[in-house]
Amino acid sequence: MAGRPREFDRDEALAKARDLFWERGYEGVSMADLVEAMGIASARIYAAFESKEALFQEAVTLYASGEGGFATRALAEEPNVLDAFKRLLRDAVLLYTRPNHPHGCMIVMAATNYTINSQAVRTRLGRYRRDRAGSLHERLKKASETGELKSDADPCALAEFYAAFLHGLSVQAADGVPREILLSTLPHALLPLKSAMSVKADSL
Amino acid sequence: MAGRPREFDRDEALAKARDLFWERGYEGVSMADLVEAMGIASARIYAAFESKEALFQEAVTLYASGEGGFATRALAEEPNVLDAFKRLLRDAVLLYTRPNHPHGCMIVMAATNYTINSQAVRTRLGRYRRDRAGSLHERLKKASETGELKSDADPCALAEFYAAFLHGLSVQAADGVPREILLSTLPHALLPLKSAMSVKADSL
DNA sequence: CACATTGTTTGTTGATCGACAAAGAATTGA
DNA sequence: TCAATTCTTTGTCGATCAACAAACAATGTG
Repeated sequence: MAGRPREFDRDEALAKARDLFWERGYEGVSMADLVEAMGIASARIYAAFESKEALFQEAVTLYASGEGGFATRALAEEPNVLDAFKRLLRDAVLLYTRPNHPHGCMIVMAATNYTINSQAVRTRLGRYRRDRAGSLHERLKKASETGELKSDADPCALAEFYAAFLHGLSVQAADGVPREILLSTLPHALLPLKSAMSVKADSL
Repeated sequence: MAGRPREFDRDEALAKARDLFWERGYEGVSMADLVEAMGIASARIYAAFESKEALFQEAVTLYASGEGGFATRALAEEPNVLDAFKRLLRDAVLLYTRPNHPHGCMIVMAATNYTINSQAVRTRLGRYRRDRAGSLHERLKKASETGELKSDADPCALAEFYAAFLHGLSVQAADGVPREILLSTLPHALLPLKSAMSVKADSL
């Protein structure tokens, strides 16, 4: 085994690629852009990451398990539904408007345009988004079963409402809407959940 | 003057270009794709539309003054704020999930990815989106002044909430969320406006 | 008719795309 | 020391990108 040791930091290079993809999307970033941003020749990128698409996939995974995991974390860690959604939405706004970082959500923004070659990428990101909607749905179904929600509440409609709003926040942030303004929309966004909650849980 | 008459229908060709851009975005459509979809050679496209970017711009204008103008129409034609927003959201869902058409909003989806060459396109679409948020804001400010809204309501936050939700609907629709499910989210989405309305206007 | 004007056809341009081949350099194990 | 292995350097590949040039065809006007 052995062989010549790699001269660059793979994780560091991957993070740079993630930031570039985050900012400009999959097709918006060329290999030449990656060469410049990562600071290594294209043949080295191919040796370390196999292809542009595989590199993008790794970058998305890095994002999803890091910054992008705020939703999963909020849903898993907050016992109260309302607290979970409050935190989730707030964290979303903070992430999407973080200074000195690309605005918006990488998974929402990185592949809406798509040529024939990037259909696979687009499809995969769509699955990520549907998964997120699915985890919102799961949490709300659980809330319905445990009595946190009123018996006539519709977890599916609520989940899709929040998924839509969350994805819309990303578009707004990418368009430069300031953090404070997006934060000011959150009390409105929480109304549907609040009004679907049973009085008992609400008064806890 | 005079000269040889054009053999193809310009409006028809433009509509086909719009549909293709709507489905795959600006960068997702190549001149070769346009040649195939419009059924005319590239030199004829350049003669009639000047450039790919100018063609795209015309396609967006066509969209905005046609299908995409639902928001403007609803806000202008419905005297009651609540009716206006009800109709606006409903029309959005219907348009974004229209069978045998590209799903989602052309202006939201057509340029989130962007290379260095398409920055101008992206910027222009961003302006369109901000204009839409602006017209929501205008209508809500008017509602605030005429007493339709409670005196402590915040038109800006409300407008940004609805802009975000609207843009999120587009992402959901593009991901294939069915029409009926998106429609089922609308009662939830209307809650913030309803609760910001003064009781007097609410009971009309 | 001749001429100006405009549309169409055909073929091609230079740039850029993602991807790799070949050769040299640095490491470990035998 | 010398293979075996892995990374780095350099150069380039064919495909595709948007865009156009030149020659030809069809119309209206004088």
